[in-house]
Amino acid sequence: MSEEKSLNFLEEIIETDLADGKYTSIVTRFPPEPNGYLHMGHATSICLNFGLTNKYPGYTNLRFDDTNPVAEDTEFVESIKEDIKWLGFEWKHELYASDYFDTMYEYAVTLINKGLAYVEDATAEEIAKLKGTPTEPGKDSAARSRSVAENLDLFTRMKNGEFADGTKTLRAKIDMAHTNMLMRDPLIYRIKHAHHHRTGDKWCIYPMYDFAHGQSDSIENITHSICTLEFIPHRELYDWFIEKLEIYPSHQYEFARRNLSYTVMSKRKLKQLVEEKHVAGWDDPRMPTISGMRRRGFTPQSIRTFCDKVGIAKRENIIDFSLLEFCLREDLNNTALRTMAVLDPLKLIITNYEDGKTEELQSENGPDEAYGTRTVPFSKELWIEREDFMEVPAKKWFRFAPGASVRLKSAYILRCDTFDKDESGKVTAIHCTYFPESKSGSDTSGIAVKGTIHWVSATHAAMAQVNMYDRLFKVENPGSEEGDFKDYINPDSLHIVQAFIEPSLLKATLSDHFQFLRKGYFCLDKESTAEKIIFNRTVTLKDAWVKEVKKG
RNA sequence: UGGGUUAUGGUGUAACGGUAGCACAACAGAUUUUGAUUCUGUUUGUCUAGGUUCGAACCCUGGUAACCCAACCA
Repeated sequence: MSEEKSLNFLEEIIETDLADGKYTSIVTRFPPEPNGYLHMGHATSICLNFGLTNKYPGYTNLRFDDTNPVAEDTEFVESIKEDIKWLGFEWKHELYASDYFDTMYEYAVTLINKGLAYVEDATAEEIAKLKGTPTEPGKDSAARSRSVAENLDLFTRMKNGEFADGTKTLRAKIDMAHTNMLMRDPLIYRIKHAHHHRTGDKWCIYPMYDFAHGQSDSIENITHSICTLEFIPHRELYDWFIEKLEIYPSHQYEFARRNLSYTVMSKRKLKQLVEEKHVAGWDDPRMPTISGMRRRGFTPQSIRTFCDKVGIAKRENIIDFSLLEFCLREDLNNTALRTMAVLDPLKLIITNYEDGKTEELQSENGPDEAYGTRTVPFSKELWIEREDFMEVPAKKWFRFAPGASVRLKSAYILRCDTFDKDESGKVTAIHCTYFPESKSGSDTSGIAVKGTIHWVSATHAAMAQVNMYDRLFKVENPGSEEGDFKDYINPDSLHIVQAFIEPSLLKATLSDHFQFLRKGYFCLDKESTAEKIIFNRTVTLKDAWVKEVKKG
């Protein structure tokens, strides 16, 4: 435990700031726009911002960046808060950019008074035309030379609702020939006669991102405002406003967003998947949304561990989905309750077992003794997994085959004697002999077997629907492939089966995580009812036999 | 053809002028009443060409590649 984990570049900056006495504590913020559901990308940002203030003195605010009323809604505010709490983080203050609309308006007036902002009456197209291109400088607009008094009057009238949407804007007066396109007199206020989910109809002008985000940071005394790489060009503007307004100097730092293989992470693409019904909704268990992953059975701990292992840096990346799965299995292996369920049933009949007899066997609930045991009923007719029998055994096969002996987990060793087939050649049942003295826990039979398989008693089993989920896309990076990313959707991402489950699973609750022995980790779906039980497969177990088969 | 950012095994991330390390993945073996877990071992890397230096992934110069920037979105 003595080894020290090296710091990421943000931790280094913070440690330097703290050591230099620039700050005695830090303040970060997680600033979602309430216009959609949170996904794995947000989880990275959440773990980063909250993680930093868990590690160093200070706190993190939750701030909703609600400056565009037409996209935003209270529904999203609630789901975002739920997701953050589920991940296990606590914010210091719940804040909204819209709380600062009055202050931002005053800031705008200040800029006008300093001759650093003007009211524009050109249309969006005209503004774009004068803006130039990355290789050609822009040109000054006629409105640029308006007097302070005229700007003040027009801006007041904008606020008072005298103008229609799109007819006037407020722009910062910087430099139309600047190499940074964002510095070419950026728009800072626009007219939108729209209802805001918090301020209602009080305002008909709303600040743009660049005139809201940094200002909010400053008002909250955010010391380290962390965002993704695409905001690098905004930093110059961010600093310019703070300098001209002479307000608290928050600083912006950027890191590379985390991309996961075999999925998409942009809100736009996720929205398409939902709206075009490629998935059942935002919380479909195949979605990389926090709500989808929660429904799938991911644990908060597995996501936090993953974010921690991946680290933080400034270069483009696509992280192997298998790392996330590793973190998931690692957590679930330590916590999931062991149970048995047969997903693709084949009847097994014990020839020498008494008709109508039931034995109550004990089986371990968890990875160690602390979890205790539970009772599992055993009888003459059982269900086993169809794939655990081979008519003609393969090399290195150690499950059932004619003449082969196998242990049934927590029960007896059985020898397969014969099997039945229907006209189509499908095996319909296997007949076995059991060895009474091989009973689990008191085995005196002296028989050694290589294989142990799971099973459920046919007379005691319950039925359940099991949703077997697989990756949503067939390729590592659907976003960068030729053509539409939706062309690469995995057609087999959901496979629904009717399974036989052991009786104890009838008591499952939404917060439980189970390992179905040898089959994977599963959890109850939120739509499960007593009449119709539904489980979701969270992730499979690693399977060395599959590799063996692939080798031929 | 402007400006900005980034280049370390298959993937992600360390090494702060001094032994290229860690994790995932892959491969091989041991243990196993889950072909799981656990344990052991193996393979694979500094974008490129020069330069400075006793010594360069790191500093300098020139290339190359990828990503971002011309929304009244954030």
